[in-house]
Amino acid sequence: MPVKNIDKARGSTTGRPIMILLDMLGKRWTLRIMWELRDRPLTFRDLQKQCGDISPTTLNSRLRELRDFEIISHDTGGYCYTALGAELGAQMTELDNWSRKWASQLNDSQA
Amino acid sequence: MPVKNIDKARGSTTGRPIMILLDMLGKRWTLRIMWELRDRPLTFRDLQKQCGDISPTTLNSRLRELRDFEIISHDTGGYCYTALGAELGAQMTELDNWSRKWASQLNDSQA
DNA sequence: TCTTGACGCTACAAAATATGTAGCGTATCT
DNA sequence: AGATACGCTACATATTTTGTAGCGTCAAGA
Repeated sequence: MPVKNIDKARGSTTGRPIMILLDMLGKRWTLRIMWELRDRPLTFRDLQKQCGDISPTTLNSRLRELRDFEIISHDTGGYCYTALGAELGAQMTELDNWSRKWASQLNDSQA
Repeated sequence: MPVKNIDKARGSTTGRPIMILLDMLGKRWTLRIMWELRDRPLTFRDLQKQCGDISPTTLNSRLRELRDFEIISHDTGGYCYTALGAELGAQMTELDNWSRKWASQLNDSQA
């Protein structure tokens, strides 16, 4: 029996892990949720507030997917990274660093 | 004059670079396009083939956004990373590494 | 015990986004 | 001239996301 739905994620016919990951992260709000969880657990309602405009329907669907894939877990403190999820979460920090550099360069090129 | 549309990206009212980045990467196909360009330039039609199911409408819209933000450029060889874009592209490799570890752990947990 | 508040979520119609097919105009080879 | 590849656009259909309302559970306080 194959790993949950890992073989039939949207747009991913190959079953290659990177494709499944890109597919999941490429859904609206997934990256944002990962970002918001970067340094503390958050409840469902906390996440709704932090993300501003996310609908509960979509939030629930993203959280379910992240849980199914064991990237986050849910306990009494709220939603938080699993051990492996934390390593992916660390990439969020890299993206943040890159984005600052990017923003300053874009400003330069249009000064 | 502010940087192009950097202040009014979808879901991003703050103008914080990370929000704009997450917003852009969170649109379907953006990450996939970055991935496909990781080690060589590709033409519009190459990208269509590599991505399998992407519609030309969507592809064009993503390429335009990536170009506007100076992450990719387009010359006679096709679409490819800018210098800064290449640094973001390098993150794709990190995601790939993570995804392999992830896949093997998911398999273990369901063996 | 009653009420108040937070919790995680579901329902569902409306709006926004992406798809799939067809094909246009340009350029470059033969 | 004809064939081919290029980057794209049009547009109707399909899929995804939103926004609002509200349900059922639980725990603390009056």
